[in-house]
Amino acid sequence: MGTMKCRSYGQFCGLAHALELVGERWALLVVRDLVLGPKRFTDLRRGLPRIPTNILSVRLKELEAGGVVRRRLLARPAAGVVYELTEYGMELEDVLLRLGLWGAKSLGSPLPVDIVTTDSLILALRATFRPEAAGEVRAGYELRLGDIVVHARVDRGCMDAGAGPLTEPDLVIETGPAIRALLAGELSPDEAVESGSVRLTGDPAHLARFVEVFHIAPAPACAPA
Amino acid sequence: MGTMKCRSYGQFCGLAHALELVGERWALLVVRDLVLGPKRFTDLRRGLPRIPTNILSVRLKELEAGGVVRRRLLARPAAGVVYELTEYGMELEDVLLRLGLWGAKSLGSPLPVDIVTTDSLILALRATFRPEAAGEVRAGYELRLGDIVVHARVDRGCMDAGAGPLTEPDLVIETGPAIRALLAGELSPDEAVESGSVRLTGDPAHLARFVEVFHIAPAPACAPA
DNA sequence: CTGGATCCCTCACGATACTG
DNA sequence: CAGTATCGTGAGGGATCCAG
Repeated sequence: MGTMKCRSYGQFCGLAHALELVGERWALLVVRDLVLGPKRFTDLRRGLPRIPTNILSVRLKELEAGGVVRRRLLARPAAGVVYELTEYGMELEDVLLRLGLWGAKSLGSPLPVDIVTTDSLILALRATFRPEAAGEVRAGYELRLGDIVVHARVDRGCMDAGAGPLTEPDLVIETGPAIRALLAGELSPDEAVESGSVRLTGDPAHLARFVEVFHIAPAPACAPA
Repeated sequence: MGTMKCRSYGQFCGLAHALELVGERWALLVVRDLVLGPKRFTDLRRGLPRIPTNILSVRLKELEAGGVVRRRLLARPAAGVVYELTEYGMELEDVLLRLGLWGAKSLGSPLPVDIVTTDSLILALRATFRPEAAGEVRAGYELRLGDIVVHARVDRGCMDAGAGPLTEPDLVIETGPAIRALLAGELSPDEAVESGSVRLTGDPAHLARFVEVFHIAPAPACAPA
């Protein structure tokens, strides 16, 4: 008798429906990792180490049923299965980046358990990129956090971020969680370099431009825990 | 022993953190209702009839701890408590509207249990409004769904939506769930009126402009359940 | 009446182990 | 490699109760 039919929010509302599609725990993080391209089950696991495999399995089915994700069988060689976003799912990218940017404003220090993944870092570069601040900038940056290496090529208002190193980067930025404070303007480039929380290879002047182009606006005077 | 520390996603990532702040079940719907202004506990219950009161209580505490919501004591008269978004919480409006618009694209027919609330309808008007399509339009619309009555005043690129009727509206639109198909272009204004799923008071020509100005882009060829 | 707190039940989540 | 099976726990859900 507690057996109410379903887990619907009971509202005829776009937002409520969106949350039924991608609002379950882990769902949006799965979408996040698929924004950068099709992935295998195991790749998804690698990007989300704390997701139980059964939950990943269920989420993928739900997302597929919701028209957000498509399951595709790979042809030989390298046979297998990949999951990819549908066109409809792709349309979440913008929302996802904005939500991530919003969350980044109040992101504190990472717990020891927290990891950074290549995908999340690439998405962070996309989310923080400000075309209007990239006026005449043309530069290639290589970013290293722990053993994660990604790169960003800025060409005026266009930016392209990807995994791996860059040949002939203008600047190599080797850092850690301090990257967030740096992008948020809570840590000046000079301070960052002096304190050793950021190490550079290349002209340090590029770093000033980097933090202009990739930016996290400060959160408006709220002190979360 | 099963007592793993917390419900963290274990990622140092803006999106993961955002989901820890507002990703729990019901949380974003609570934020939705607060976007339109401070509300009492009971007002929130009315807007979210299916939320258990203990969950609402917990969510409000969590949102408060996360710096998204602020609890404020009302002065006399009408003493009591209201919950309101912080500045940081307000910044979610844009994401919320976009996510709602995305969800609206694949919104099917309402289940018998589904309700529409005044707030969600006002937010839907905000989300679907296209300033660029409102070029020279100046009009006042009154929208009635069941016993819900809201209005929208369009003045060139500006729009203001609110609860209740309008004095001297250019058009009164009385309808039901068909409003979604109408805004999505799946139902033409003429069809809607002919089939009786929409009733008008005022010049029917206004309806054509209405569906231009308030619009849900079609979902890209995906057939969800 | 508002503004919750409390109880209890159930199911979804999460950890682990196991299979095609 | 790509998931399914199993099973314990705790969050969600519904009803009721209580204080101001």
